[in-house]
Amino acid sequence: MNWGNFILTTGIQLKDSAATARVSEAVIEKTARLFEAAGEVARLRLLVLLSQGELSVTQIAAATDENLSTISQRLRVLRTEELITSRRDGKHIFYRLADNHVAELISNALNHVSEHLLELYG
Amino acid sequence: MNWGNFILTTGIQLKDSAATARVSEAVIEKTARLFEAAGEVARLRLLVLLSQGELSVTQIAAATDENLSTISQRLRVLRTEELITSRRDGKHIFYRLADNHVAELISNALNHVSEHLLELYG
DNA sequence: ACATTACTTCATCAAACGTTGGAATGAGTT
DNA sequence: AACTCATTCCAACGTTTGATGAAGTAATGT
Repeated sequence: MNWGNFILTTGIQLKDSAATARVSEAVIEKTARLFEAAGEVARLRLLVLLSQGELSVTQIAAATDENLSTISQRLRVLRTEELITSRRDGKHIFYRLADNHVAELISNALNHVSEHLLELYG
Repeated sequence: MNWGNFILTTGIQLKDSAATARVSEAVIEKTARLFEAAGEVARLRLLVLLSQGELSVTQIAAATDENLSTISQRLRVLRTEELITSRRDGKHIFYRLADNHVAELISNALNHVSEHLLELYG
């Protein structure tokens, strides 16, 4: 695999299923921002909500009983990190998860935590 | 909306092969804290470093050229969210990723971002 | 027992973050 | 064009977070 401009200076390596690949600083930084964006209860709740299907800001506001402005700000953070995308349909802008990778990532994390909690309180 | 009994219907299969699973508020909160803990460059770098194998605090300090106290604080955050575990061996305390789930979660996220960056610049 | 190594915790402070209301913008409708 | 309705931007505020050095703890060495 050609890592182009993203060759690490730190020598940190990641176990890949087949080969061992280098993890570039750029990848780490972007991944950290992705985690950070998903790392707030309100935003993660939003992601979980959107994992069901697309919704407009108004619908989200109705569903969550929160300030429209607040929701918009959260959506902006998630959109900036490319966790969600939007499309306009008439007056409304509909948001949804960016792709299946994102959906799986969230699903995996939730499952991991669920299992962990079940072990403790099951 | 009743978040406590929120039903996730993503079409993504959650662990027990059911197409629909409940995502409790507790799970979302813990998952958010997990993401948050991993959502800082320095801490994620630490996780990536530890994905290679266990290291003592001194070894980490040597590898990263950072304040011992700073590293200890970062490790505490990661330990609190159960992303890493530690064991003492004589004078040294060795840290490593908590389990394979954690390793996979990080690996998946890094791979996802890598692919995304390659699409843009590769 | 005392010193030393290897960490961890504490206290402080600046920087970053999330929420909020109101103003501003954008997109469709009449 | 004027008028909505939907959404985003802005500025202010309070809260949280991370880095730092100093003090504290635990295990080993002399």
